[in-house]
Amino acid sequence: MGNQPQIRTTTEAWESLFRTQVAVMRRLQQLPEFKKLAMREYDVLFNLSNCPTGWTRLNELNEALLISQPSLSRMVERLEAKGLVRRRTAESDQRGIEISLTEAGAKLQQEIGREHVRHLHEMLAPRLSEAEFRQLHELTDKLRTGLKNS
Amino acid sequence: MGNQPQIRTTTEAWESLFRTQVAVMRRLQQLPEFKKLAMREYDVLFNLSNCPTGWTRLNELNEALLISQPSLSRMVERLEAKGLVRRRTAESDQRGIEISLTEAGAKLQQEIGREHVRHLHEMLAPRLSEAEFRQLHELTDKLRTGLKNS
DNA sequence: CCATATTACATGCAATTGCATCTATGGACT
DNA sequence: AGTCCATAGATGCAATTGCATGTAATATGG
Repeated sequence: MGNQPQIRTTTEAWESLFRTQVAVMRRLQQLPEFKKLAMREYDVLFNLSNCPTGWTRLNELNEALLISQPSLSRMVERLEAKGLVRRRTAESDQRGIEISLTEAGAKLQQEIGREHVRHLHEMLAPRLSEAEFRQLHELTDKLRTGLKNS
Repeated sequence: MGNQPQIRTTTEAWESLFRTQVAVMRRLQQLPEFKKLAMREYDVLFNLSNCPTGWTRLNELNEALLISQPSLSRMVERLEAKGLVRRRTAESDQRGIEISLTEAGAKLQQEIGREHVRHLHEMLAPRLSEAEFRQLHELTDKLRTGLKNS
């Protein structure tokens, strides 16, 4: 397998990845779809829409986001008040709560998602080739899944 | 050159990159070096430390960060109050202000930076080979620099 | 089975953030 | 120069966030 990477190599690769993420995010945030709902809130709806059973535990959801547990707790509260999300206590563990999209939430997610995907593609597609995007996908997948067990 | 990439390819690559960034950030945020200074504040010091002249315009700095202009304005105010940063009005443009690290700020940046780099390397190095990190670096660089002109 | 530790989420409260707006300077056009 | 528009940052204020902590439920160890 490959050699043990140098410190400079790993940190500079991370730096580049991070700055790229910032650059893309800055552009995305300004787009009209995120005036309907803040990006962080959309991200919650998106995560919920990806869950196979439809219901997700709060702590599980929290792991996919950069906000603190109390912040998520209150964000879910607000999303519930807006009618985009539902909650129930988990059957298997009375401490836990599970969350799912309401119909309105699913609809809004799809609506924003469609525009988001279109803008994302417009922004990114001209920069790399199909093969390069696939390569990027593979590398970041490998990096992320490697992290899970640590 | 490469083919025009498919929508799925670009968006899934982005999704993977983004989730990877979240996963790494979550781990980084908990490390002891970021109890001295919040990560967002460290990022400001880091950006200042990278500037060749030592002085950076506030709006320029803002472009490298995900926070809003008023937030940055106040963050700089706080960093100044802590003695980590200095400001002056720009000579060429009386509206603008320029910022630089104080000695204490430079020292703290280096101190946190050292630990940060070490932890980052420990976290990432085992996941990819030297060649793969270089590839990742190239791809994200290409993606980011392509964005600048749009 | 009881005491204790741990986990999941909620809540009080202070700090940070963003939005809208304000002030001041600079630039452009006549 | 004078008017108008754009840009750089600052500020009022409400909303969001995080930290510390609280409550309730579950796991663990004797």
